[in-house]
Amino acid sequence: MGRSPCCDQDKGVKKGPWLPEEDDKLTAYINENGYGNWRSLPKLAGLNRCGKSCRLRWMNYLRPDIRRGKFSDEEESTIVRLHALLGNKWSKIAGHLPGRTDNEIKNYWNTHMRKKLLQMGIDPVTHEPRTNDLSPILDVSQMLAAAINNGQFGNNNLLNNNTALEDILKLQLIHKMLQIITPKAIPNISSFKTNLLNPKPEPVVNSFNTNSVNPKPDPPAGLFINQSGITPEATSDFIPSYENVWDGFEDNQLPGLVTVSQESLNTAKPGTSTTTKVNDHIRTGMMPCYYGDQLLETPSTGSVSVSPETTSLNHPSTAQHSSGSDFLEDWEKFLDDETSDSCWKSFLDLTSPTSSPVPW
DNA sequence: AAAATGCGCAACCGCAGGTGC
DNA sequence: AGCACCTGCGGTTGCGCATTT
Repeated sequence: MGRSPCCDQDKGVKKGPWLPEEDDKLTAYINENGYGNWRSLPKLAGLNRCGKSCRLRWMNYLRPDIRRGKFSDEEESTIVRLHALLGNKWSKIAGHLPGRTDNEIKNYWNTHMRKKLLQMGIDPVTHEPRTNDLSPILDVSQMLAAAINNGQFGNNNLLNNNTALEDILKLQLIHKMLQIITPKAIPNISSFKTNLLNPKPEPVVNSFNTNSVNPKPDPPAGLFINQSGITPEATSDFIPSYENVWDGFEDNQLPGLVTVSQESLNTAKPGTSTTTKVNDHIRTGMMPCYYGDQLLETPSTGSVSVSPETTSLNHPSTAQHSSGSDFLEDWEKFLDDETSDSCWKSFLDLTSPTSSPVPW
């Protein structure tokens, strides 16, 4: 049954990389006679190769209309679009890219574009945001978002409420951790309400333009500040644009967390958090604070240090960490911290189904 | 400087669909 | 209808080079 592989009967045929002389022979033969019967071609061309190998060499390398070199942004976006549409139909995709071979596109996909998509948090197979089946984590994140959007964090006078702010900071830390694990699966706190009013296109297939091979990820979460205090939600008056939110951040840079001095927390008074005041009280690390659509701090200073028991939130003057990579060190310290157990316990208590749905 | 590791790419392999006898 | 053959496709492998340890 079936047929034997074409090369089985061609005993002793050469395999492996082609020599320049072989290329010359094949090219000369095809230029003169064209190609048609690949099986008989090697003998006629004087090559000790199987027909399949000759075809492959011609189609993928020797053809005069082959276009070599780096893929352009336009080609990349075409590939992604077509891949989302057609899947691994490399020859069909190649049909839309003159001069590119299916093999070249396949290789390029597997070595470059897959990685890019993964880094962007997009599943290269489904072209959907990756979830890694972390629905429980998503649930936690969405609970947080829901609580924030429902105004459960207080009525715009959080500076007066150390516990609530502490909770926010803890949860933002956790939120950031989750975002690092699954950057696309975990939505940003600041985007929940703004998305409804100012929808942002998904950075997937359809919006994959020449710049979107490495599009800016969702803007980092932040605290929104208005005249009456800090609010974790952006009201219609204070909707930062997507671009504005992102400005000042390097690609792939991890957003940091708010750093607040204990003194600031103690001295803050309701209704006094003007821009200047806020700057005194809240220093942002890489996490932006907004006054309206204005970014109050550039993401260049600050640290991640949320000690759950002491609430000793570092002042920027003593901050030691500022980069995204340091975040992991801080995370590690946080996890090592002997007080962490109680923090996690309280966090789990907060999020367990049996606990009060809105504990803060 | 040498070994280990990672990466990119050309080439190979097996299978499936199409076609002709 | 069944078989053999050819071609094309997609997955995988292996080599050579570059980078890291």
